Amino acid sequence: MLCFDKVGAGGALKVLKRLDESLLTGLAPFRQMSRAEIRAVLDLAASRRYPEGSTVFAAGFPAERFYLLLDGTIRVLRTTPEGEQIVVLHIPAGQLFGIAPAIGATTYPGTAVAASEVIALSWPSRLWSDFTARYPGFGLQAMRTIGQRLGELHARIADLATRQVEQRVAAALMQMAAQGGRRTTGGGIEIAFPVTRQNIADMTGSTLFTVSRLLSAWEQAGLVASRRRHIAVTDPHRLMLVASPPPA
Amino acid sequence: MLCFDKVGAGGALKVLKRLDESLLTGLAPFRQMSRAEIRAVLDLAASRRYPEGSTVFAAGFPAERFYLLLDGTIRVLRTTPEGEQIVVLHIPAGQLFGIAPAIGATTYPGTAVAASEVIALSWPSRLWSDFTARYPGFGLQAMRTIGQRLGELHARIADLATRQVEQRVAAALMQMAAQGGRRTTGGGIEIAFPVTRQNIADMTGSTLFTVSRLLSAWEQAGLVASRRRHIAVTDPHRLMLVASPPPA
DNA sequence: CGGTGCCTTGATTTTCATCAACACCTGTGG
DNA sequence: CCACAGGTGTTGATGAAAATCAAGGCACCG
Repeated sequence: MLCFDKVGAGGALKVLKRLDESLLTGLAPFRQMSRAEIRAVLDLAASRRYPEGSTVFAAGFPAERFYLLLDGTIRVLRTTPEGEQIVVLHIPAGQLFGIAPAIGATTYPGTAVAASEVIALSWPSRLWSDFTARYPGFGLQAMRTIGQRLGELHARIADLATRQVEQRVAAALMQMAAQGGRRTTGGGIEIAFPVTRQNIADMTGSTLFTVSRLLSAWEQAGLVASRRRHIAVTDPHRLMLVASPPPA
Repeated sequence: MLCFDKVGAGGALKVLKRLDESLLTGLAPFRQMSRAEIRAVLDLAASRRYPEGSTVFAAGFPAERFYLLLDGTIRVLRTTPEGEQIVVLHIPAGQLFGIAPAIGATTYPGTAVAASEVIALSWPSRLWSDFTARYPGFGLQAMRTIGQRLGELHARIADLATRQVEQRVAAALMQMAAQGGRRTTGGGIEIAFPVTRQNIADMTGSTLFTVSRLLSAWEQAGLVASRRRHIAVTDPHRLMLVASPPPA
């Protein structure tokens, strides 16, 4: 947990106290900035808390702001014309998101919801060009982030197209564990945000039922442990073998 | 077909004659450039012909050049660790591709092969930063292209995750027809580059056999017509209904 | 303590991959 | 000119994977 002054629940309030520069110093997009520059950037930022399950921005709406995730996890959704929703990706703390302005878009291409309680900074989109012009490292890192997400999407497509459900679910668990995971006693990794079977189904293009069966089987076999809405990978090595079986 | 001097088959030769400025004037990334600027850019470009099926660049290799597709269609592939290959997307004439430098990557994330005979310009990657710095419209359009591809990838993922094979194949045909299609007599659209059933299977995460069955059925029903390696959509409207059935 | 959201398990059905066998087109080299 | 080989496309039979349907249990919250 970051040290942070919580603001009143649900309000779109800026924090009253000045944000501390140390919040940003370690983060990739700001690594090349001086303390004074970070101060300037912070003074332009709005800070806000989003309760679990709330929507930060919705697909198709004007991209008025771009965001930096300080704490928590963001789930990016996309809704098909038929109304089914699928989870496109998860964003871990420290990354920029909602960066439509970077790709010349004026509306958000996806919906961002808080997978856990979330704290995020945001800036008006018109500042994007200022930021990239003034701080070269910022634009570069933003591009890197986009490149990385492109790579993830390619990998997801390859997964969906070639692997079976069992492998996809295992891979999804491993990815969540790797991204937002806490070590537990005994070499296991606990996923840091709440996940339901339905969520996993939405990630893997599967169903609630199938995911439930797989998790039950894996729990029997000692690969995972799950409580209501929480999953821990107790044997990452063996689960990895399920996700991508050795070619032999 | 563009008016163009063909170079000797298979050689990595630059064309001897100067390239004409009109080649680029209509294309999005160059639209804001003056004739003199386009001249300067062209003089730095290498032009080359790639025979059908040849590889322009391969995934994982150093991204030494970036490309502009003048004529033909590029198929972007990705190979899974298990060795299966899937078609990630198609790129139509007029677009930039291999733009790893734009996202701060030093190796190509995917493999580009010529789906039909292809003519492309290319520049060394180190010129990327020059181009974007000197010609603001160029960088912006490149970002737009990336944004658009992100959108396509999202859509592909949603498709793979929620639709059945029949709908995916229909959607793939529609997309190819829309992107690189020639009107035929009678309201039909012919896909402009050679496609095999296996190609379509690789796009949709399906199999040769299933695709063959679907195409046979659609041909019976008068939705498509196919010769060896060539497919025409004869009834786009009805095929669209197969791709995304009305919610009712 | 009742209700809602989350999870489980079994039975049944659908979809689609897999396997097998063959027909066809196209270019090549005798 | 013909034979043939390799890439391409078809079709049927079979089986496995996973969705769907049905019914109920369990945790958490007011």
